[in-house]
Amino acid sequence: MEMRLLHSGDQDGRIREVDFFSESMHRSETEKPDKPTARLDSGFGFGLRLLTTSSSVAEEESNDEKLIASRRELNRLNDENEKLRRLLDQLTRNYGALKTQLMLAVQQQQQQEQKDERSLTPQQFMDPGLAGSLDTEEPSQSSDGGAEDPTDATTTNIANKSPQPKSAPDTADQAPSNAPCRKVRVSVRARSEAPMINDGCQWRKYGQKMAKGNPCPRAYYRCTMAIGCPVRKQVQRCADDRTILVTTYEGNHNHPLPPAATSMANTTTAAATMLLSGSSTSTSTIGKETLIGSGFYPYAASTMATLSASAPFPTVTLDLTHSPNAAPLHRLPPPSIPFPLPVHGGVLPQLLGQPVYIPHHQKQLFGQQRPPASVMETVTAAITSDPNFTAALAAAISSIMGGPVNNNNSNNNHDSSHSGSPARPPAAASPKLPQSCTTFSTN
DNA sequence: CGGGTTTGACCGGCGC
DNA sequence: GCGCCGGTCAAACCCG
Repeated sequence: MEMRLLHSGDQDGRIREVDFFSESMHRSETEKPDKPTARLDSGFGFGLRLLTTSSSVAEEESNDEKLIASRRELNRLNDENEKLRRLLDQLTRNYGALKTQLMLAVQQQQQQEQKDERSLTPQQFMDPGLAGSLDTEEPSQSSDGGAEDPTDATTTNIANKSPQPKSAPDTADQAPSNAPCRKVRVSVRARSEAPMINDGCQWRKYGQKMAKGNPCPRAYYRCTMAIGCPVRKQVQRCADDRTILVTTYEGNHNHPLPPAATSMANTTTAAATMLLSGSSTSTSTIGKETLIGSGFYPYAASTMATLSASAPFPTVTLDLTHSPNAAPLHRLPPPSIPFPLPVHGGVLPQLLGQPVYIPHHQKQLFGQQRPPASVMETVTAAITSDPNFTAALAAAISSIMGGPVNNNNSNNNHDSSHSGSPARPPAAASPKLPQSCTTFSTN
């Protein structure tokens, strides 16, 4: 899968940049005045002599030396280019292996949990719930018993009781004591001035509370993309830095998600899966290499995911406040693909990329309820269309090679989201941000 | 008028 | 048992 990501990238992106770079290096040598070596590439010897008939022998020799040097440099760059290609292939293979392992692990864990749960109670599906995890394409998760994600069950439980809040006991009472330990929340920290990040889903606010220790109120939202969807989220600004918006998701969607939400879901699921399966300590952290290596979210190049078990239930936190916003790359985003939150344009909107405002051709895809196999492809398309992907890829390669990242993608522009990012879309994208996602529907 | 938001009330968990 | 606090409900309100 990653291969496709990277492959897409090298069609018009990175590899070509390297090649272009070598050419430009080449050209830089040839652009010196009085050295008409535009011909040096093809038939340099002859051209050189022709054009230097009036030059001294010393000048000729000097030109030859420079020519040799430039050719050497060209060869070196070509070698480097080849190395990068091989590295890319290696990354792709590693990703494939990782993905396979992850899938197997998830399936095994899932089967084990199903056994455990059946031995406890037939109604008990309690499991870590993630906002739109991998079961996105399985609306009937509660009955199929073969949910793709270990996190499915929680939401099933919530789904069972959510439409009828007063009937909670039929499931809650049967919940074993260990259930809360496997209920997971996914918290996303991102810089945004918008009251709520646009994550591709449709939400309805059902409450607001002042939380202790934070002057900013906490808002409660419920997913309204499908009747009875159990997913809820809390939105609250960070007390320390009010530009940071903390969005906490809980539960699984019982309906297909648009790509925007799916990409996010895959990331959170990946992070949660890794964190939950990895460590028994109270807090664990996975870094960008893990996320990138898994291919779940290349934007995570500057993202840290942490798992905190100090809360009543584990909370996976994706900290996107250090995202490589506005990486100094030369590629410009496709103008036809506006970014979400055009006015506020925080980090996460860029992270979520284009799918939030779905291009017209993709809106049609939405209506067709794309098959599960295409989810990652959708994410892939979103990723590869974003300029930051290249930066993330560079960071990934750099992290593996142990070399420095040369493109400044790690710690810059926390606030560039509202300081005129070049990726800013036309303001006509949507006049009302939180509702913008309602312009498309899977139903 | 329908759908979304606001906001005070209510409920349950938890610590003292 | 009591109070605090987080989460949810639902009536009132707002808006297109």
